[in-house]
Amino acid sequence: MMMEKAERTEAGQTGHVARSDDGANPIAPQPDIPETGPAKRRLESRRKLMEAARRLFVERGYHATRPQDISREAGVGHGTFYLHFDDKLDCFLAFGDEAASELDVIIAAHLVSVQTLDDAVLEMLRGIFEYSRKNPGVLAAALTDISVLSTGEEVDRVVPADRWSLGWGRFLAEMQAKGHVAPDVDTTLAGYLIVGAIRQGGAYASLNGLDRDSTIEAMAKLFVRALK
Amino acid sequence: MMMEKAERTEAGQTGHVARSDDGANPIAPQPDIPETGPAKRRLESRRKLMEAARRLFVERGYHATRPQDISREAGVGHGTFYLHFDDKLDCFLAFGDEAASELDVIIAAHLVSVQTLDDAVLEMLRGIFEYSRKNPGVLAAALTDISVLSTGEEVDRVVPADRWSLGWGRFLAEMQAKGHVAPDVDTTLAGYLIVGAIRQGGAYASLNGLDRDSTIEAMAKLFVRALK
DNA sequence: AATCCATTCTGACAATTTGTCAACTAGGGA
DNA sequence: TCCCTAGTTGACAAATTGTCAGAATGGATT
Repeated sequence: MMMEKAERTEAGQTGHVARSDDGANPIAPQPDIPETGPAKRRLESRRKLMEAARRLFVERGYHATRPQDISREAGVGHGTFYLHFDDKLDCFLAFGDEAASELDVIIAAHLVSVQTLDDAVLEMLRGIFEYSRKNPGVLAAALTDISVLSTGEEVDRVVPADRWSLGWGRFLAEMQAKGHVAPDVDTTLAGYLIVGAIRQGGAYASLNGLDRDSTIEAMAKLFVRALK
Repeated sequence: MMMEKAERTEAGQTGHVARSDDGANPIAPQPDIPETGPAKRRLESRRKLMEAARRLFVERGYHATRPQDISREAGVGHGTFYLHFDDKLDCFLAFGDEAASELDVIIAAHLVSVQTLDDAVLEMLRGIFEYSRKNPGVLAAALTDISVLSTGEEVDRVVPADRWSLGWGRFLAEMQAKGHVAPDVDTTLAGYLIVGAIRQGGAYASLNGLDRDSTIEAMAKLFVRALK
């Protein structure tokens, strides 16, 4: 058992949020996006699978989506699915990684030129809700707790929820260093708490049709108070 | 489709936390715990299944546990499982309900004669962590997000996470009425945020072997600050 | 105590889903 | 043109799920 899990394959290639060629680094020769040869075919199959998987996971949920459905929706053979993913869980995690990367971009954009803790928290929440509006269901799906899906072993794998939690933790630590967060706050723990709160609160808000802006404000107020 | 879902069967009968005959109501003739007849057999099968399911869900997780495993572990026929539960999800939810009831009892005990918000939050967290220590893995499993497990339809069913969130919300509303919680706090939303935070934070704490007491204190401090 | 009968249990079975693999295809390079 | 490697394919074996006709249990009736 515990059979190595092989290569977690060539880092994402998100497609959607692709670096928009902002001229910053004119040297880099598109590191690993082959435009030709068999590798190109492979990448195209993967992209088709990822898009189909995303559509189905969001639309039907993890369980009601079968690998064969994904293959059919992607227009590739059933066996191809297993050439790109170990199994359904691996595919789901890849989907989560993709969403995480997309959200990271949105949030980074929101954080540009923000100074106070109040603004920062507000902007991060706005970023999250904005992404959620543009990509209904994606965040909820991506934040799925891996332990539920796991077929036993593989305790490893950093899931989006952890990634985001640690991100919030680092951010709070910075804010703490600048004196914007009370010194007695355990910033790492707080990062986890906040992500948990956002997940649960976001689900509640969207299920009950709460007003987006007032929810954001209410959440921000609570977070900021807790941290100051 | 949407086939009625039949009777959500005879309310739990938790076994573990059974009402301890506190003499309060000497009349009630043990409402529905038949000590004889075929109904008794049925109840015993159900109890065996519930215990086996709990053991396996906690030990192996939802996915690695198959209905046939539960039946075997319970020592009943494979078909019996389907006489007591619609399917695996239904069984899992019954397990969650059971855990929820047990935790409710523990928390109620912790809240006896508590007056201030600080103490109340602290005691609730202590209750949760105490239960978690006595029943490793049960809470994490019970708090599992249903949307992941769902096979499509059935949006309804109140899951433990919602139940607890609403409970916290009611509790906070009471505290707010007494002036212990700031009047501008949306207590319902706060209830959800807190449960989400506890879930994520608890998982983080147990995974990283954080000290129980200091985690409780750190969490309580953040919650109280947010609410006041 | 023999019989009846409603309730519950059982496990073989059909239907569905998952993951594998030998054969096949595409297309760059000699 | 032919070769050769990387990639694809779908039929197939294995595993799992949910059903149902028949069997068993035990209290009630005669």
